[in-house]
Parts: sequence; C-alpha cells; structure tokens
Amino acid sequence: MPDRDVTIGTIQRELTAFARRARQKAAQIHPGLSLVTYTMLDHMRETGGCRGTDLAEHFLLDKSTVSRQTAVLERLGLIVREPDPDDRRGQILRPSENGLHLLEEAHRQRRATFEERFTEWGDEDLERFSGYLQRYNAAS
Amino acid sequence: MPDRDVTIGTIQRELTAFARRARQKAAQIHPGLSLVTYTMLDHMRETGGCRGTDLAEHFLLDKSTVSRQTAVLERLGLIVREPDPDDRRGQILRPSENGLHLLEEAHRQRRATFEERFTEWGDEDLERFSGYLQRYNAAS
DNA sequence: CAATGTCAGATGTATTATGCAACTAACACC
DNA sequence: GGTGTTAGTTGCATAATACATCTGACATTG
Repeated sequence: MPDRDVTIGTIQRELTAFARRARQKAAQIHPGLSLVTYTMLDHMRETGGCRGTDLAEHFLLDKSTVSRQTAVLERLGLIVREPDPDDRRGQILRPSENGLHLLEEAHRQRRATFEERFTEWGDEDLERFSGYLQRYNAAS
Repeated sequence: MPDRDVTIGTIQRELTAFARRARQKAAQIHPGLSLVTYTMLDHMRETGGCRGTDLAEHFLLDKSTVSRQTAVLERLGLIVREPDPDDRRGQILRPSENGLHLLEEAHRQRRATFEERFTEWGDEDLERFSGYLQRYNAAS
C-alpha cells in the first residue's frame, strides 16, 4: 500500500490531467458555442430562466463577459430574453426551443461518451467514484 | 441505491464542475505564469529537458503557441535553451535554477491545498479515489 | 554530392475570451 | 424628490490561441 503522500500526489496529477483534457475538448460541443456559453445555456435550463447577473455570479465571470456571451447565444437563436417583471432593469434569459433541442442533443452526446467510458465499470465502483467526486467538490 | 444512469450523470457533472473550477484558479500559480506555461515548465522538468515540438505534441498546441509561451518562460528567466546536439534545427528546453525553485514552491503550495482538502479522508478512501481517477483517465 | 522535400522554430495576422472602466436606465431608501 | 446602488451594454486593452509563411537545417534519392 503506497503511503498517503504518494496517493494524494496521484489524485492531484490525475485531476489536473482531467482538467487539461476537458478544456481542450470543450469547443467541440457545437459550432459557435464554447464550453462557457454551453454551460450558461444549461444553467438557464436548470434554473428555468435567470438573469445575466446570476450567471456572472455563478460562473465567477465579469458581467461584461456574460453580456457578450449571452449576445452570442441570442444571435444563434438559442435563447430568448424577457423583461424581468419584478425589476425592469433586468432580463430573464431562457433557452429557446432551438436552445433546448441543442441542450438535449449535447447531453445525449456527452452522456454517450461517458456511458462508453464506463461500460466496464461495475455498479459498486461507479457508486464509489461518484461519491468521492461529490465529496471532493463539496469541500470547495 | 440510485441506478447506473443517475450515477454516471453525477460523475459527469462533478468532473465538469472540477474542470471549470480548475480553469478559474489556474492563473494563481505565479504572477506572469498561466496554467499552460506552468504545466509546460513542469513537463520540461519531468522529461529532463525537451524540445518545443514535444511540448506542442504533448499538449495538443500549435507550435507557434509553444514558441510564444516558451519565449515568455525565457523572458521570466525560468528556462534555459541549449542547441540540440543531435539536430541543430532544434533546441532543448529545460528549467533554469529559478524555474526549478518556482516549480518546487508551486508544488509545495498546490500539494498543501490538496493535503488540506483530504485531511478528513481515510487512507482507504484516498486509495480508492486515486485508483478510480487513474482508471478513468487511462481510458482516454 | 546535389536537388527536392520535410521538419524545427519564429513571426505576422486574425480571432476569441476575458477584465476593467465608463455609461445609461431603473431601482431603493430616506 | 435626491442620492446612492444595481443590471446591463459598450469601449478599450490584454492574453492565449491558430493558421499561414518564412528561414534555416536535415534527409533521401537520383
């Protein structure tokens, strides 16, 4: 059994490798859509519509960046804007029909990649891995 | 026990969350050094010196990007270049004394962050988590 | 051994994501 | 109602990146 330092080093290295690879593959989700814009779109779906400020806060991005990225999403016809009835300074952003379809398709593709990657994993290992990741991420 | 689909979905979400956070914190390693340049520097140390082409291939970057980033590292005094004795077209890049010190310091800091994060984890859980990550990454 | 094609690296140019600062319009509170 | 705050946009600058091109140095083949 390797000692604790070695094991932590391995986890560090493997997580870093994962992050690097994820970043490199990020742009392949949809033409014209980056990982950030895609994730924003997904967040709008999860929340059932949110404001630009919420996105900025959630993703730790400047509001100007959010503004430009949501402009891209609008130009692509993937979101619709509604004036916030409670605060006329803001707008509610939500995926359009096309946006929802794109999200479904992207989910399907990404999920398929993961399914394939885990075909040889047993149920118990999957459970444990999932639990460890949640435990790790929850600590941030 | 949740079913397999739900578990895989959780893993997917948690790994994506990790990647996003890693990217955001990447720039904090050293002033003037990005995650990419830092990782390049580390790769030079691991390999005991390599060429720009090797870096481009390893990190899936264009050679022009590598050229500019290594120029940054040189400007910061973190690497030294030697003509490749076997092929005078190329150069061997390796960390300078300062570069090695920076890597040690960065390793120490990052490791400390990880150590802290895992203080409450038992040895067996650490082992398993490490193994799962390796298994996952090896499948790429 | 000379010519042609390939490779390593550098540089010019363009694109993209990003942040900061300044601005406008709307809100909130006193 | 006036003053300070907030949501969003836009102007400007910066950084990482890719593609195309250029220059040497290598390699292969006639």
